[in-house]
Amino acid sequence: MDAIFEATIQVLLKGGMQGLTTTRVAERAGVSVGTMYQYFPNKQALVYGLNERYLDKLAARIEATCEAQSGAPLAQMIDALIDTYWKAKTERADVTRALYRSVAELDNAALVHDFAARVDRATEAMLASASDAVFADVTRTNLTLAAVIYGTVRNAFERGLSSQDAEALRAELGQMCHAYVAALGRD
Amino acid sequence: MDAIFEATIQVLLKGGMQGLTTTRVAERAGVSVGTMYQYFPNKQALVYGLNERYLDKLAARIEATCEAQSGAPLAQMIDALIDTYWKAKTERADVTRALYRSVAELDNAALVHDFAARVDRATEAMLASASDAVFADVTRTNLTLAAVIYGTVRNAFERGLSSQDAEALRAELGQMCHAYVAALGRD
DNA sequence: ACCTGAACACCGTTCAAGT
DNA sequence: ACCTGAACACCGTTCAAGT
Repeated sequence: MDAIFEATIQVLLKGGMQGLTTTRVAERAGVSVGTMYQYFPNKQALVYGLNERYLDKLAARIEATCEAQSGAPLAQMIDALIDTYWKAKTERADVTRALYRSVAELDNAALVHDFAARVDRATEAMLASASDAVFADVTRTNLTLAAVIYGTVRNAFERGLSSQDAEALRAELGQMCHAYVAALGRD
Repeated sequence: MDAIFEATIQVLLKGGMQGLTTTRVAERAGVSVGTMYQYFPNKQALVYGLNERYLDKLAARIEATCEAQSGAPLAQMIDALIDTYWKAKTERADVTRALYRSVAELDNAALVHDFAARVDRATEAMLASASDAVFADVTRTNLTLAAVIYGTVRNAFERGLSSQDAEALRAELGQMCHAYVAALGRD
């Protein structure tokens, strides 16, 4: 089953969604199509499972960051969160891109919802533990930071920025988040 | 040709990418498959053209907002930009969703690049004309605001937030952008 | 000239036959 | 019990035949 997932990524990287055929994945994984259909009832389930596995790993990384930052100063937490998400998405940019494309074809509402709920829980707990801040509405602030950070990273990714532009944007994103939480206290 | 695009949207809304077949689009548009292949050399070109048309309209709306806001105060510009983009994406949420999914299958780098270049030009000119602000690096600030706003709207969209949560996030996004540009002046 | 839609190639999925 | 891969249905694309 892990061999099938690995084969799927390889085939995706080679030919994109267009070139992702069950025959090719089975061949690459070293099993027959029939066997593959015992693990996954159809091609969609295969792609769904692959994205599920990816999001699970990503959520685990974010949770680890949140635990490591528990009780830290707010600004440091934000930088750590941006750093973790940014790194996870860019360290294998080709895989990230292939998965973004593959998941779009699916009815992915449940996938996105579960991932968001899990990750939001972790980041909200982290924010609530900040040593130097209290929030009037931590849920709202958490949702805002999450949507802005994840959304911006994705947008940066889609634009295909040069690494200097990407670095600059990443720094500005940090500045913006810091300015936002600083302004919250003054309302 | 416009009839074919309209038919494509209808078919997409009904059955998603899964249900988008050339036969169905042709049938719905009232032409034969053969005729459709005279307008579009293949299915990809059809989906590409549809997204191109959509992004063209969206860019035109953003340009119109930028021109209308020329010389206005900075905070008002930002609110107008968020408003235009947010409205454009949410007024036909089902169409937006269908197009997000359809474009993901394509090699869309050129599409995204052209759209970004055109829209960034308009917003940068707007920002440079602000009556109450001067920027040390207007290009960098513009890229940051663009990536954050478009990225956040998309993320909000994918999360399928309730309309109250979406409204709250939209307000916070405005606050965050305001705090960011205010902090720029103090560096 | 232009349109049509049957025909072809290819891919997702199944299931009879093999071990 | 489990695996295999030929066979079937369906979809993208073409092009001979029709107007």
